[in-house]
Amino acid sequence: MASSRVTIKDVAKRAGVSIASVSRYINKSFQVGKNKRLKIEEAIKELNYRPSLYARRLAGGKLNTFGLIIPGYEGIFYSYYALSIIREVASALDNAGIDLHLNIYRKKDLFNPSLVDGVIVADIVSNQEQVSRLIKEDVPLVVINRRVSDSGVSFVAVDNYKGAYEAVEFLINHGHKKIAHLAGDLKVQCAQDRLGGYKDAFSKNGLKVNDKYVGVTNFSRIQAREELEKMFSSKEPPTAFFCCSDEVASEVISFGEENSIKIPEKLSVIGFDDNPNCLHSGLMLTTVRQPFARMAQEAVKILQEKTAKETPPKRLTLESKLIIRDTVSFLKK
Amino acid sequence: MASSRVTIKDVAKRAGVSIASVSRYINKSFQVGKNKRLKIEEAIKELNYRPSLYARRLAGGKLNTFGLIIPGYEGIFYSYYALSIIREVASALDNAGIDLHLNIYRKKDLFNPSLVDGVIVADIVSNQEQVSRLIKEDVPLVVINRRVSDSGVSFVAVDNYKGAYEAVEFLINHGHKKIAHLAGDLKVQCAQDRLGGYKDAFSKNGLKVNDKYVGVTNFSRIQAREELEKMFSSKEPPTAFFCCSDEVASEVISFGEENSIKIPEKLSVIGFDDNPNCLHSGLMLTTVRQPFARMAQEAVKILQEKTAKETPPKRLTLESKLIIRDTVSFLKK
DNA sequence: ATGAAAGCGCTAACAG
DNA sequence: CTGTTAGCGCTTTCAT
Repeated sequence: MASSRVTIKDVAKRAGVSIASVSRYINKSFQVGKNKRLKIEEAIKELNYRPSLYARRLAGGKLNTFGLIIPGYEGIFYSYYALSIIREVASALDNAGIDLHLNIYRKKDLFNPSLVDGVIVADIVSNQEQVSRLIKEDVPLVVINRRVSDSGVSFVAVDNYKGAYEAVEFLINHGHKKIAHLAGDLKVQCAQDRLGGYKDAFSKNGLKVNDKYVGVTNFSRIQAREELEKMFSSKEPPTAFFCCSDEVASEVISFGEENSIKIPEKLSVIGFDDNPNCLHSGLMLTTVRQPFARMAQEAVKILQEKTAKETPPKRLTLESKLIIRDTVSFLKK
Repeated sequence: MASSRVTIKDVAKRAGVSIASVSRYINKSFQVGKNKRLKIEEAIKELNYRPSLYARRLAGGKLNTFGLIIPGYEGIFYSYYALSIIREVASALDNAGIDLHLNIYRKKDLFNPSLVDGVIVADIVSNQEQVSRLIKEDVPLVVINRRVSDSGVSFVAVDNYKGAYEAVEFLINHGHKKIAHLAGDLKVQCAQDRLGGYKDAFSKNGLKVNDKYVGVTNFSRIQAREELEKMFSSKEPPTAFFCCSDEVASEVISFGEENSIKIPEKLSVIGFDDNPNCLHSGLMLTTVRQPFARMAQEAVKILQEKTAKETPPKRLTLESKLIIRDTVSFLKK
């Protein structure tokens, strides 16, 4: 019995009611008389009926599915950040009883939103095109981890600026002056913000930023290594590093180990993410933790409201948290 | 201009043709005369038209979306195996220009397949209920990594038995006799198969299986540790380990390091998966590599055929490959 | 509380 | 090659 063929009509016939009643029962069961209700329930069970969601949607109903759009750059499935977003959004949706349509796009064709009720866009690298198109099409939309300039768009972001500021100030308070920053890809807003926080922590503490201490990476170890070698071949190598990710921080630690630079005695390190994969090495990394789970939950909540009824845009910035562990020490003169 | 409201009608009007022609153009553009074609193209671009996929589906068309169903057990997003499946299926679908509806279910409600053209089910833990229901509903279906007994169901699996057999025989050929196996959760077929391969490698080489050398885990480090401690507190600890995953193998290596058991001199280790995350420690792990990418590609291909037309079930078993690196040595008497 | 009926946007005959 | 038209399965008025 191919019950995919079972329609609301079959249920109605079996239950001896009209299809309208069945529809009502499914969507808000209390509006149907009790005896009919029981009959409908029975019919549904016996026939193994499941509503056709696309038919429902066509008739104005909901698909109960949200899209998550993530730019599909190389290595995305090895990126702790991207995986965290996917994981937490999937989990938040699961709790809300909503399905996930995952769009990891590499192709140029933009995501067709007709299969979802709303869309969450993660800013990993810039994806302005997708966002503009979705706005134009009036698709309920929330952007994650990017403060969108268009004030009509909702977002949930992390205060990367402040997170960076606090981390660097923490290093300054430990007596460090030669603090390097291994930044992430500056096309990404969070990388810019962290760089901003780094710079401001300097100036607000009466220090000057030295461009030689700023290296730009794509959040990966390989480029971090290049920058490290540059910095440590200079006359005055840094005594501390603030890194754009825990992975990059791991690379700093590896570099230190290979070159017999004791951490934290000779070199302090702070990462970003609180990535459990980077905890292994025995050294517990001091790092800035991002509230991925809450970010996802808030995004889902906002999107639910948006899909329920017209809602003014919500723009949320969450706090990160400095997790103090073992890789920062006072600078010894 | 909320172009989500733009329908095929609008395009037809703008282009001065019938909606049927527009539909034809979209689905098989060559069946439309050239001047009309150009007009339609123009209209589509100007109006920013995108077809409504659910309406298309209702009318008998395709959604161009496949579902991937994965049981949502705790820690799934930290499982290399699960992530590999997701990654490779996502990638194969991307190449095929098909969208991914990811269903990681924890709730009891079964996945409603009406939003997809076909479904890939990954066997991580047993999920017979989902599969039976989908079969009953006649949903195009491919199971990944499990040889389904129902001969009407297509699957793409890995020859776990053989992979295990070869690994253990490799150890035997290196003079090992006290070979332990840290098995995975035996509810999962691949764990059973690997255990089978382990046992048969013994008997076919004239050796006897000693149950004390078989420990069952849930593929995780914690349970591996327990089994390790048991085995190494016995009179005759193993000289070699064949593990159900690289993670478990990593735990064996950690255990060795902590207890000053040199690897591979005093203890040989083989893992399963070829998980790059387990390569760090300086020691290059000898392991059995699974063809995840090919598995996903084949699954997608089969499903595409199935959704195109009625197709006899395809049942594919792919070979794994022993990757010989540094963690196995000849047993010294 | 309930049923009849009008679409939702599209595809696939069918007729020309 | 092209247009007309009948549904696909469901939700939602509108009557009753």
